[in-house]
Amino acid sequence: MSQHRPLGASGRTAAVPALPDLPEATVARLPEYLRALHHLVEAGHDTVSSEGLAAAAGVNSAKLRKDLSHLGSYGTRGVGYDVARLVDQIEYVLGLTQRRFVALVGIGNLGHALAGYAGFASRGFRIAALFDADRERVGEKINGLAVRHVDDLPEVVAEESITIGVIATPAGAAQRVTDLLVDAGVTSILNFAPCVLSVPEGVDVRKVDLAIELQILSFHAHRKASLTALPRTPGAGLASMPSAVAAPGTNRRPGGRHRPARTEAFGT
Amino acid sequence: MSQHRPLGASGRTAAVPALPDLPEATVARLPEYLRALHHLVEAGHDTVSSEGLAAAAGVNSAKLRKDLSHLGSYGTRGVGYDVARLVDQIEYVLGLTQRRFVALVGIGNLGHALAGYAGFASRGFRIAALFDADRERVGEKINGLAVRHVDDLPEVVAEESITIGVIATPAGAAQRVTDLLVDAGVTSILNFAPCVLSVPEGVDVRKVDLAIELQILSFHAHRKASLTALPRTPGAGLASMPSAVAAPGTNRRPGGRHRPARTEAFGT
DNA sequence: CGCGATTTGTGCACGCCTTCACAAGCGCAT
DNA sequence: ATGCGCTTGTGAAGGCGTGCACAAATCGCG
Repeated sequence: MSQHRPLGASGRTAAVPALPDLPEATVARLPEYLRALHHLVEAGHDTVSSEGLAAAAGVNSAKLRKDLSHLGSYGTRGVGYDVARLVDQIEYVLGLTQRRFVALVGIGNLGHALAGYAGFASRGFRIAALFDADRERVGEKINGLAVRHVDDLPEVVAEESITIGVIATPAGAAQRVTDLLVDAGVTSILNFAPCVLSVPEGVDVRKVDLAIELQILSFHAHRKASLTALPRTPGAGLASMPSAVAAPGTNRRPGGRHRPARTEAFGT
Repeated sequence: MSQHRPLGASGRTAAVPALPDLPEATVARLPEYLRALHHLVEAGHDTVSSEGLAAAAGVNSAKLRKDLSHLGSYGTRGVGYDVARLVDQIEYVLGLTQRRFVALVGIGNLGHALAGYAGFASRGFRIAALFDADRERVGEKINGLAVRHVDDLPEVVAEESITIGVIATPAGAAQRVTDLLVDAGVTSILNFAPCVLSVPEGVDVRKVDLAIELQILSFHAHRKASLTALPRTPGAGLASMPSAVAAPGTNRRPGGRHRPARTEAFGT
């Protein structure tokens, strides 16, 4: 933890200060911390306590401290974390110090929206190419960038140093596009198509399926409904349930993810 | 497991066959199974083995069996699962036997795309109302549905029996919209705005942040790059860090190291 | 200069999830 | 009817992630 790291505000030391391999769960939260930190910067804060940052990011403060400790621990006891330094640190670890170029494939309904989504550019990602298989759409300009035919993908990916592919095609085309991207050297793929992609080892795929999210919500709604519809299970030691019912008006827990609430009414 | 369940092809028995409370991880995978099953139905299969379904859904077969066992176990040893029955079962558990009505708030770039996204309707969700705060947009029709002003939200939500809210507004408006939805009785929210929402207990929030997904990919890309750039680690104080570097080139375990994201086809 | 207030970093225990491995159950051929 | 092969369902073990609780460290103030 005391291993000094040549990062700071000074130089980004282009390569290899030996990235620690963070727990996946931590990696998933770092972007959230980063966003909260940017807010703090704009608000003029220059330090923040783990408690404060955790609240802003919607997580437990102990979890936040542990997460940050994994990447080298830059807090000062009794004071908190230096906001600017922490921003640098997280951005470095996430690889955001270098701009990343993105190819977006499938300029349909969703792809069109993604192409115009400001949230990408504002966080260091540049959409460098748009592709579609429909020659009707080729040539169309979105935000000043022309749609190209997917046949051109291999050469364009190489020319533009593209390292991330975003797939917004119908499911039927997704695997073909994936293979194209992988062959072109892309090793990170964000998949919006509702299907499973097969990729060689070393290629990273993340999936976002809007319908799945709704179905998960549906489950919980269904479950809540069935619970309230049922007056209650007789007997049932509710005492065993810790926070389930909890004081009525007490407080609105912000980040508290739904706890499945463990109603031990197992079977019947 | 033997608790007979009045579902089958016969009736949906409107309410309360005592939903088991599934592990959250299982719930998140059920929609994936469901999609794979629908494919199998179209392909004419009437039974499927856990191995086959697991491959189609991109998961481990043991995991799949355990998942299915949680919801009552409808397989036949030596044969496999009855596809049609399994579809019914999963759809029932997920609450998809009743149509769910969705309100979409924020008809900007992304909202517009979501409003036109066919994937929702095809899985039983009906977008029943569109809202925006910009009076310029009010009245615009998308897929035959007119955009209404967000001030009308409370009454429309009640009229249309809306139970799910989708937030596609800028971050600054998201909390306000959330409060509106919650006050109107919505207990399931899908949030696309890059911010943390505060909701009272009992309300379910899921978040989809496109930029975060890219940042996670960026991390892995960065990490891969730093590993290949460094042939060997310059020993030094890294020993103090527990699992710091872990053999650069010996990474021949497919599933072992960092979790590759949720869906990922074990290539090799 | 020392003390108390504050906040970080982390050891520890617990629970969830995953995976292996295998017994139990089922159908089919003989 | 019987045995064999296939597949499910699950006990058990291990790993990962979470949250508590506290020692260590730092600052500010008297």
